[in-house]
Amino acid sequence: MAASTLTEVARLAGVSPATASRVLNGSARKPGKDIAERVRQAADSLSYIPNAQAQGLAKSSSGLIGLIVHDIADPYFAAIARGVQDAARDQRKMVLLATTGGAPAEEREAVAAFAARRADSIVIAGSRSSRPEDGDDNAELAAELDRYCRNGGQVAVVGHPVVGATAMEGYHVVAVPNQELAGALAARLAENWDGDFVIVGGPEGLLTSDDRVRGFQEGLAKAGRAPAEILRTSFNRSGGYEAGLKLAARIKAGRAEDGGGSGRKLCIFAVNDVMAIGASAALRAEGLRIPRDATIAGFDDIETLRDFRPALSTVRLPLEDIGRLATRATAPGAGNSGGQEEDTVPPVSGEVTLRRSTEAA
Amino acid sequence: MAASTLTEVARLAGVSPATASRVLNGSARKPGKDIAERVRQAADSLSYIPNAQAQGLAKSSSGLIGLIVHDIADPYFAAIARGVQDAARDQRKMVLLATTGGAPAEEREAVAAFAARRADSIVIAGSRSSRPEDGDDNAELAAELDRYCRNGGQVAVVGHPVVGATAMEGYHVVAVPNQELAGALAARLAENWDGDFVIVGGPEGLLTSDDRVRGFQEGLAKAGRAPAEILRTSFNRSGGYEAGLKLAARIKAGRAEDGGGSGRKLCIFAVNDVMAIGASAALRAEGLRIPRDATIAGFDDIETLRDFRPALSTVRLPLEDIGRLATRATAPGAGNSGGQEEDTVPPVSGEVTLRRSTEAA
DNA sequence: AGGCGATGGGAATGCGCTTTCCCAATCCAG
DNA sequence: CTGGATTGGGAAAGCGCATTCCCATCGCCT
Repeated sequence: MAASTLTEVARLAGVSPATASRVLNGSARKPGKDIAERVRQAADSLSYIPNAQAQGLAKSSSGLIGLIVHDIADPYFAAIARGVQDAARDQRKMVLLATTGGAPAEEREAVAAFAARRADSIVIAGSRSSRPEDGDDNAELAAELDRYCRNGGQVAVVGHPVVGATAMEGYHVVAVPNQELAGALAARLAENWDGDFVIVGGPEGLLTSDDRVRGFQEGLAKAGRAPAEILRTSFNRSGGYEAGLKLAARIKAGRAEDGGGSGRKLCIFAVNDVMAIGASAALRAEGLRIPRDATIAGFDDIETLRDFRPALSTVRLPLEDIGRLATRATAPGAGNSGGQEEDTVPPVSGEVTLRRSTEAA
Repeated sequence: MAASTLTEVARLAGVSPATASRVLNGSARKPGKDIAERVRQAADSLSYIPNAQAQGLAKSSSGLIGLIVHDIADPYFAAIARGVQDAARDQRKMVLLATTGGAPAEEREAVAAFAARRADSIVIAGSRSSRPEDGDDNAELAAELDRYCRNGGQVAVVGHPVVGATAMEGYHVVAVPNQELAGALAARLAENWDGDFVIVGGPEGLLTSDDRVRGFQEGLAKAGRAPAEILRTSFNRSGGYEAGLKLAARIKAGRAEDGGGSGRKLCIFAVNDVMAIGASAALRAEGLRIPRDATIAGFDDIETLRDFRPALSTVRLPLEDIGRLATRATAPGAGNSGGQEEDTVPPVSGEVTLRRSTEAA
């Protein structure tokens, strides 16, 4: 028993397929009350479900929103995904998910796949890379997006524009003030702290990481502090852990030098919460305590991590809103009312949130 | 410049659309080498992208896998989603995401939407509900799934079969031994603990929660212990927090009675990690310490929560594998080789993992 | 009362692709 | 050298729906 079709419904109702179509789906022309009712009855007596593929083909639009993330199990992306999902529901669309691990080549593939499915819009989350080895892939990604937009697609990128993308119609970016916020965080930390700072960052070329590092350094400079040393590692929990191990060794060594005095503690800034948690775990594993032996701050304010103890100082980012905003930006009728060239959705704002992990005990 | 079509490619290559189709997509018939090459060149000179909608219409299959979760931002579902995503990639399919908050009515809608899109298979994660007020919706959900399966769809449910679903072809369930594992956990906890147990469970009728509660009680019984009291609350962090508040009050009261002696501490079993974390936070907020003033155990072993201190005793569930398994079960050519009526994928296995949070200090 | 514009339903076309079915050319065995 | 079996490409018929025309009907104004 195959799914029933519009034609069958029409036949049962004794009308033409055209009429059936008009009543069952929103059409400009509204058939007469009585006929409409008959069709509707026929429809659910056959438990008719319209074939979205066919509808899409005919209307050339699919009701699909493509979402590209590095890893859906990462709470950062999961939070954004929730926002996207939520906005999608408002638009009565479904979301199509692609995880790419952050590789531009895979992102390109995902975009192509979305394009093939005629997704109405695409939301790209996750840090852009400007590493030289990603150059070619980035170019191809940009080209693919360009093509997608030219064919009427809408794309929203959270954070940075895709490297090499030429601003075009249908291309939106949700700006995240990583740099400013990291600066603000540095400023606040510098207020109650006179020791050294260390930054645990992601690999060079990861734009989000770079921004946060740069902002933090700027903040430090404005507060009259020396620039912090930068430890580069991977942009996830295990990267944080590794860096934490190194720092622990260093702290212990320093402590041995001045005979156990708490002379110059370290304040660690990990460029995201997950890394900060990893670093904390490493310190703890090495017998160090926070904030006694070192203080630490992260970035993002991941919800799941809020119960972590000592509570992590961080910068709250409205992740869910970001996802929502990005999705809305791609909706027809959204934004660009000002007639600007490169339209940018209202920038999101974060908030420095100091908690116990950086208390100068 | 609209996306180019197969016909255009064919014309450019000087062949018929039929031939172009045969070379560009896997067909049984392989056109001659030279022709194939010509078509391929034409295709990427036009940067042709096949229209998946049209393909789907013609082949009546879409390369889509529908995934239904309660909340994608919940790390439990995020982990499963990662597994699904991974398996989907192997099958060269894309995943369509729907979040329902666990309401059967919304799940029904999601299934209908997936059916409309002609998803090849559907994976349903998240606890089933057997609450009386969900009865009707469950029935409709079951009916919808039934229809979907009859039309050739494949569905996999993780945990429990949908209430009221009649076993049918294409319907798979990934059994999760919640009950056994909860029992095992209880047994292990009873070994090093002679105090009282309290269970913090989800609302009655949430099957996963019920199973874990039941299993835990059984384990207790086998160990010769009295059944634990059950606190019902919502199945998430805030539910855990609320319960934690109540328990904190009780602990303090008890402590006051016997004059501060650690006479009879409580061992709390929260039916999932997120609730356990919530409860821990509440206890801590009330000035109680774990495991000093009470011990606590969870369930799931959520990855993001592993760095939590004190480390949470729990039952490790291979969440990602579960997602993968469920997805594979729906792949053509998977399972049911034994010729059994109601085929069930190999049951997953978990592992009791005792950590500091239940150390009888 | 006659004619005009509105109104409402149906026929037909096309969206882009797959897949029979058909036919011409080629091949091998007898 | 011929006949039947193969091979390889093309024509055409859908897949299920939206939509543009087109036509009959009805109501209304003058």
